[in-house]
Amino acid sequence: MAFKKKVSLKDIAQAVGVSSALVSMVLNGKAKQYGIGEEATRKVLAKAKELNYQPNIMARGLRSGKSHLLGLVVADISNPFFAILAREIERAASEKGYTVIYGSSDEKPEHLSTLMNTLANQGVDGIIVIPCENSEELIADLYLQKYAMVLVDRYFPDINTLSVSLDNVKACKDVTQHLLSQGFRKISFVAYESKLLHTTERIRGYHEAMQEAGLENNIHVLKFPQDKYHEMMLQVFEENKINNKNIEAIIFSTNSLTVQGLYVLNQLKIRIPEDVAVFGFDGGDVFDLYSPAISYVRQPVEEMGRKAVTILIDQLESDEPQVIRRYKLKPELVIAESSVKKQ
Amino acid sequence: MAFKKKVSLKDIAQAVGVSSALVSMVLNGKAKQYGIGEEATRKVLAKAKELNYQPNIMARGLRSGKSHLLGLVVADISNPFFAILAREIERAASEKGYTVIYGSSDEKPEHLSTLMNTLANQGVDGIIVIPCENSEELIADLYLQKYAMVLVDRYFPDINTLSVSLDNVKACKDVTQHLLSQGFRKISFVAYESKLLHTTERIRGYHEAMQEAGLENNIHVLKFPQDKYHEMMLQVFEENKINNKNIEAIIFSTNSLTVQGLYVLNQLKIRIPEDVAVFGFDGGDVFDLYSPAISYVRQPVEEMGRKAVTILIDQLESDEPQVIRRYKLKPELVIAESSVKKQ
DNA sequence: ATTTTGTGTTAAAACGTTTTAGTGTTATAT
DNA sequence: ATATAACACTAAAACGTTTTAACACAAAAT
Repeated sequence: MAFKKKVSLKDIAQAVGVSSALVSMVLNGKAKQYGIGEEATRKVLAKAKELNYQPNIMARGLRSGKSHLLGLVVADISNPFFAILAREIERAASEKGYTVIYGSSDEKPEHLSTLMNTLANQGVDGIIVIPCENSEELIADLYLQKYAMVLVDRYFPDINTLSVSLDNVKACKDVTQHLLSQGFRKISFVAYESKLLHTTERIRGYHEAMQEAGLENNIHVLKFPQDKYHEMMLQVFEENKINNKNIEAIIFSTNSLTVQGLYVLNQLKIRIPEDVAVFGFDGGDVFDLYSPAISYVRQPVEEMGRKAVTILIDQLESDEPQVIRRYKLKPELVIAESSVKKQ
Repeated sequence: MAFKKKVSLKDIAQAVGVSSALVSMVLNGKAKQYGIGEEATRKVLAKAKELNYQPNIMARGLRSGKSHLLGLVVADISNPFFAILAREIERAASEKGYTVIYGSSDEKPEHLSTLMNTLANQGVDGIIVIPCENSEELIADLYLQKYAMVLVDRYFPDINTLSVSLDNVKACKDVTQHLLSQGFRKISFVAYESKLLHTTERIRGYHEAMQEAGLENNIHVLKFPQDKYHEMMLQVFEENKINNKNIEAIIFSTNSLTVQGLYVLNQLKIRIPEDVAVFGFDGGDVFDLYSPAISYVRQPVEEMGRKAVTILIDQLESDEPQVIRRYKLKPELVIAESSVKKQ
């Protein structure tokens, strides 16, 4: 419980009457490895506890070149998906003796870049990134410089990094098939206008399912820009005459799109699921409390966070060059009223 | 853009042909203060830029005893109020050259304690805490040890710390008066069973307004424990026969209580505002998207975060003992349909 | 001509840790 | 008796920074 560190190895050494080297060895659990006597070991341990010794992280870091700090760059912390992800990452790291420092990029590559710099300056040992659009070059740079890094939620196919993400193709294929099984045929897919792989994969899942059902003519993908998607969505949904059944069901491919979509449908007084069925992403209180409750794809956030931390630290602490792997986690569909056909 | 620091003062010194002391002085902008020649200054600056020098934070920290790290302990990062607060704090700190490391206490004092220890071990210069129930002793301890600290959202009246919080009395008084002005008389107040001052202050605001309106007999405060408030709320609301107008309006005094309250009212098929009017706290998408939209107290989150950082850093960097102040920020009522009487 | 003052620079120490190479002692093997 | 091994420990260096005291060397003052 101390911010100003007082007790040092030397203090203990003097109190016990040994060298600080010995104290260091004992306190690092290397007593037998270095063949330290039992007596000395006991005394040092006791004194350390008595004086409530806390190692000075700076000195240790300076000496070892390691900070035991992990950087985390999240896209948008006010999105519950990322908030929970951040919490899990913090927990998992803490269990392994690492501390997390983080920042929000707000999906802006310039912010991302600034943040990475800040984190680098703070001497983080490795970094967990939710990359944003147009950050491929930045990430590739770091990759070339061999920095320990793991991408979460999204990744770049051309950069050979560690990554953990959802099986996005399967997720959206499953969703589409669920809607098809409910009897919906005119299913629209709403995505961000983005080259990020997780977007294209999600679209692909939808495509595949539609094609397999022989409905390639019904494929209808709506792409909205990241900035002013609310207005555009409003306009598009109005034009599409949802009430005339030009669209029977909508899949929103991210959490924020779903929430905005609900705002818009609300505003246009379009009823769910009578006028249009809705399937969303990532859950949250809004989904459960909305009338009707909204179906959604649940990502294994906890697992995602823990996995990211584990493989990053493995890489940091193993000597052999790690095998680069892309982990794909399984989605789960939470079915509520919004996607079930009323007859 | 480097995690492994390579270029050191010595490298620059050698390249230019001066001592590393001189380089340090120049790079810290103390050239004239130490009377360094123009020529040398120019060359050093140029070389530093050329080699992309980044100071080693550990070495600097070891030498100075300062880390430029701020600790942040948030109650629950998945609550949007705290998520946004965390983001603002991170931003404000970063602008001032500080980095934030954080953790969630989940409202558990043991977690809080562990986290504080971790942060202390990381050598943070100061700490921003959203204290939780039963953490008074812990906080008092730190206060006695004169650690730089600021409490946010909540504070303890008996501990003389810096703090930033909402003017909770006014907030709830305003809410109550708004409901009274709508013609509601049987107004219930829902709070956590908590000794935390922000709870008692919120209750006090409600009390004052009711008393001033001559309705002390209608005062009805419901307190729920932090853990299983959902079930209890369900039970209580059922018993209170809301449909018989035993309760005309409900004030929920936190964000999580509001959200849970909506779940419960939903479950009991109680209509808002026909059966009962509702006023919530802190906002969020749920509030806007619920039918009807929920009125709520908006806290100036951004201001709260920035203020906390500012006064903490002021304290860290000023030599004179800081004047301890408790900052109280003004609430704002966002009125939607849920609290407006239908006639 | 010598002391003083000023200017520009550096050597050295310090922060607290970890590790390597080495020291002195005692026990065992030759 | 001497070389060798095993044991228990320490001295010292290194990590990169900042700051203090000191040092040359010139110019100005005596």
